[in-house]
Amino acid sequence: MATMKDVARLAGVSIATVSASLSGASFVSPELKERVLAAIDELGFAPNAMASGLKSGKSALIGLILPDITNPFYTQFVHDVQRRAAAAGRTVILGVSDDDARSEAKLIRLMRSHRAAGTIILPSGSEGDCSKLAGYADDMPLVAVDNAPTGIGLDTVVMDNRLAAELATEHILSFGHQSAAIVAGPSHRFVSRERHYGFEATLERHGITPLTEHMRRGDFHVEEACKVGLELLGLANRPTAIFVSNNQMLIGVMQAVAVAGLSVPRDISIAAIDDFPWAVAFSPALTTVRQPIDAMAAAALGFLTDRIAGSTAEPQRIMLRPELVVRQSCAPPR
Amino acid sequence: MATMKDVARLAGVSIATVSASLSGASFVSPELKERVLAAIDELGFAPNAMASGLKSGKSALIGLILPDITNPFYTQFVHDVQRRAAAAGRTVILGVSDDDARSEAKLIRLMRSHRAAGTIILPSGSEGDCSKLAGYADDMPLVAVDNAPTGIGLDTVVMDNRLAAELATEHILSFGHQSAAIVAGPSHRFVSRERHYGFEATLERHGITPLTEHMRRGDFHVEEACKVGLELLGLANRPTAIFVSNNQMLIGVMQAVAVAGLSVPRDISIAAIDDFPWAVAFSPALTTVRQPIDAMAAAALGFLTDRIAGSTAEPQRIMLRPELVVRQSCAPPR
DNA sequence: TTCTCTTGACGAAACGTTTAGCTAATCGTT
DNA sequence: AACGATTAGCTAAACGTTTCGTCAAGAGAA
Repeated sequence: MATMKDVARLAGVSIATVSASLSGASFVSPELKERVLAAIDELGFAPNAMASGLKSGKSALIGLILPDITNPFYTQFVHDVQRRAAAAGRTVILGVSDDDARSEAKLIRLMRSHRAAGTIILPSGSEGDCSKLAGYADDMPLVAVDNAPTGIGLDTVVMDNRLAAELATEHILSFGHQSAAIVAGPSHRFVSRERHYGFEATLERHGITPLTEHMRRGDFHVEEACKVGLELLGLANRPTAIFVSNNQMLIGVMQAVAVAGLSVPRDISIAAIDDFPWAVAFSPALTTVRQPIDAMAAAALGFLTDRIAGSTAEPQRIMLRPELVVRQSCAPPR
Repeated sequence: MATMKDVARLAGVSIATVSASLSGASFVSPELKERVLAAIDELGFAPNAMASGLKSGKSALIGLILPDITNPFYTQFVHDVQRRAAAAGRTVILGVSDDDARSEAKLIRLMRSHRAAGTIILPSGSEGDCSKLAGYADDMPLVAVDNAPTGIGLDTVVMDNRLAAELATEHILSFGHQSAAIVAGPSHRFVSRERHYGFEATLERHGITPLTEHMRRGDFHVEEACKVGLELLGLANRPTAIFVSNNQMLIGVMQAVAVAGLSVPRDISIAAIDDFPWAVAFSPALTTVRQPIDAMAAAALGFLTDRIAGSTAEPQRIMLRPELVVRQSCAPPR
């Protein structure tokens, strides 16, 4: 592949001039610049980012580490981060942790190896796992998003998960339900504990003590939630409403509803955290709590930009507000 | 950040020995190797991929260029490519073209700049656009997937789109529908023309001449398909079945069905190309044609691996078979 | 005229690796 | 004992950029 040397020879200038023409760092006469550009075009020259990164110590790469791209919440986050990064002339490199805290450590090291200018991680682990993250990053800027507890020594961006659960639960109760069931997420995760807390606190505020058989736990994935949903729907004292803690488990619960031959919201009301494109395609369309995904992406990249620019401020935390998207999956109990 | 020099000093060996310990290229005594590893661990050393790539001329980066990550078909493709790439010690770097052929050219150049070992592109353009792609790639291996016409001078991986449309259409007709409507994709795209062709050919084989007002075209996106779906459902001679050409448009059509207050499959049967996780959560669950996404990812990476290894064979094409996933969204007409 | 400044371009060192070529030590043959 | 082979490790030269310091030519001042 053509190098600056080739370009320089063809344009009859020095390598330094080619570099200057491209970077615009120092002045080059219009005449020479034109010759250089013509040579670049003719040779199809593309500057070697490895060489330039090595010499300059700067990198256009942004690492993005998350548990699983196929979850629409993560998908949308990747989309937003990539769009904003590209607009800033940066390129996203992907690491998938598969919900495994140990591979997160490896992936951070991988990003370090590629000399990513900074990395955004969506941790999958417990608080203990998360607090080790900063140590792996060494001097690479690292910001934790979504499942990020406080006090882990990193800039963090989170949604107000308690509020999100409250919004959904209040909405359910506003239809006059005497109580509600929950399909919660794994208890070691910060986000699911927060959502669980928000749910319970809301019931409590309404003077409701939920039945223990209505408090179920999933693993944030489809199959388990479907099983749990079936159990819930098969109960003698079947709940009249269910709060589901994330989108994957909502798939499972909706599948359970279909299998049980029940109708939403006639037989059962449903509200979940995580909005997603398909929610409008259901009949009735599904009521969800929308996470401010793009704002989270923007905040994360903002932190990264500051750190890349050299900020040594104390780690900060941004908490963003969710938004209830009312559709038709909740109604008064029969 | 620590370099090999630091490691070498701490371990009391030369840089070359550190390099050898890591690469395993030449023999290093167990004793020294251990000292080196200990030093690496102590310093948290992560080898500089830019330096190593520059010197060796090899890269662990794989470029992946696609129109839009949020479409579940692409999402799953990213997932599968990334998983297989990671298993092979490679890292995926992302380029999103936003359905714009001009930005595809830029993104290919970007991947060249990063010295990606090879790049997979899912072109969004017309045949004319696609045939220019090979020129942009210069000497970087490039394979085109999905919307890839023949004869563009690149290794290509496609699904048999005609067959996919046939499968769905035959399934619809097997319930005794007299005809069917189609919501087709944009006509400049190879894939949508193929699907359209498969649909029409199947009707023809059954001696059916479709009504022109039942032949609609969307743009592979939600809103337009919803509008088109509403038109179709509002027709005096409303179709009894609709074939939808991709998953995004299926969202739109399902939304239209919900708005129109119709019931699937009682009032209307629906089958679409592209399976997706939510299909099972609908009641009734949606019948779709599944693309062999993981096999496509494997084939694309296979081509890339061969080219990276230096193969100069003629460009090849692999066409994979789709699979009909029968669920409950099709039934006999009323 | 001579000196200093400015301007536009260049030469060369350095970034952190890989790797070819070398050296010194060890070993088995003869 | 002397020889080449083999082995374990080292030295140093790249890779393709960026960037600092240099330089020649011309302008302005003394």
